[in-house]
Amino acid sequence: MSVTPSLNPHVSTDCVIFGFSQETLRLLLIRRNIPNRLTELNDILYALPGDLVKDDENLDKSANRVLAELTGLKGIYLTQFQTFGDPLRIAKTKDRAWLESVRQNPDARVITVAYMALIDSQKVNLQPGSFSEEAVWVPIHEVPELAFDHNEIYEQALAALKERVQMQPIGFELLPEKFTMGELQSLYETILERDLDKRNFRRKMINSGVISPLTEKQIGVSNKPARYYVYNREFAQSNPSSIFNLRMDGSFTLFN
Amino acid sequence: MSVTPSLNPHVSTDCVIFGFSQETLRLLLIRRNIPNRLTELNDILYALPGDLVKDDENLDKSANRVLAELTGLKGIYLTQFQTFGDPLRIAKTKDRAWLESVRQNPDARVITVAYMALIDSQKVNLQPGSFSEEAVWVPIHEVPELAFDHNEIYEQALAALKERVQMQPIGFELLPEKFTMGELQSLYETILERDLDKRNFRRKMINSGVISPLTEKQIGVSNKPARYYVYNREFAQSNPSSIFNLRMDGSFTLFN
DNA sequence: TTATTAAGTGTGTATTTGACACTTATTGTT
DNA sequence: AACAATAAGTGTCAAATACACACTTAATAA
Repeated sequence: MSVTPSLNPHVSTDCVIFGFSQETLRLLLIRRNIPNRLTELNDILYALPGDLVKDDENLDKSANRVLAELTGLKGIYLTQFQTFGDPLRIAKTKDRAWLESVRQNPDARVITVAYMALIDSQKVNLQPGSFSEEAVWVPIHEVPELAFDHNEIYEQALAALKERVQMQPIGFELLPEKFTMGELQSLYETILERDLDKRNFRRKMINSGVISPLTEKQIGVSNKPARYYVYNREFAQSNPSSIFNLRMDGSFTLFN
Repeated sequence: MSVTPSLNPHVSTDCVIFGFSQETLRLLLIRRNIPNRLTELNDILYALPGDLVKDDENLDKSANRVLAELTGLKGIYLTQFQTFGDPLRIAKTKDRAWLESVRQNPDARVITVAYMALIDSQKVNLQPGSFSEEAVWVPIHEVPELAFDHNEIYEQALAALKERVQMQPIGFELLPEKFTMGELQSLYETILERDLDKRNFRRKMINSGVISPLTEKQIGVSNKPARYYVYNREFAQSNPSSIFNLRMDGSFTLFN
């Protein structure tokens, strides 16, 4: 009778990195070429970027490192949203080849702390990929089958994004410094998967105080040029309650 | 030059268990007597209930086990809210004695997945404590210094509770099957740390549809007896959006 | 009988929401 | 130079919701 020795699990962080471009919400994925001994072709496998947590790292730092190694960016909106630790989450046979290539002990359980990152995809300079590995932006409605339980993680992240964007002014993290009201509305419509009324949207956003108009306008567009706005990060962070169910006094609506 | 060998971290689940009795929100803590070799007295140390995750357990199951071992209860509202993994989170010298008594390797890093439980404290039959260990209810404003980073975990849990109670009908999990409107309001006032208007509160709760009146009323109280209500768990779960920023059609208020 | 306690009840005003359509400023096309 | 095409920008009204507010009722205790 053999008893499996109790081996502590590995702990990793995985990042669900959202970007927004061309009216589409996108996910930053790792594409790996996995040599297949039988076919002599490469299998292509997609996964969320992630890595084992290092001995001297806390979890946030680990996730930030993963993000920075991939995008070169620091100080990005990055928030932990859920931890996944099913004993069988890495047990799919499809994932064996990958694990064998990156782990000393590919059988060990891996518990992963999942983070959600929101980045202005214009800022990203994807770090040059290696022979076997490369980062790619994938529209969220074209997310392929991912390694391990990463499809589930991504779906939870998207759900969390949808929820949080209604409560907190985080959508701005996906836009460039200067953005138009149209871009902002388009972003919200994309995340929430519904149309919003232009005039009501403007009114709420402006009344909320979290954005400020610039005098600068678009140039070179073949229609009336839109005014640019900026996000008041400091203001928004000192008014943490919902910006959207806003009362005149800036308070959150609940009871009373 | 010695290199610390990279030892995988331990992974545990810790439960922040809330109860509500005598108009007070309470926390279920473990009190341990730690023999102190110098003084020959016991040091008393408080901590959140928790345990290492077992090899064949997923995280939810582990947290449920911790909860069941302590309270004898199953099917309790229990939700993961954050994972804590600072490398130094168990490094306080005060915590050494405890760790040495429960871990084969007290130096190993421990990453903990924190859960929040809401229970009807009337249902709980605290499991008999051992010589060295016992569970106690502590009012949240009298929470003592806790082991490790458990004070921080508790504070995050309380903040999460405050947030979620505004978004989802979870407060009911802290009350008995049958409760009066006064008890419900008192619960909300306690969690939110503010007074609520009696008439507006009643109206919102009743209009939300998540509770139903019984014909039964209090007996033996020296004032007008209050009607009992029950929570419609099924209804609430099939109407997951905020019950509190409720529009006429039952929808959540956002844009439009 | 009276005092005490908490339950229970309705209305008016202020604010917010949500629906709705035309004008404006720019570039591209003819 | 006129016109087409495009997206920006703008105001009002009715309906729903929020919020403030005080007295009556039903029970027990004294």
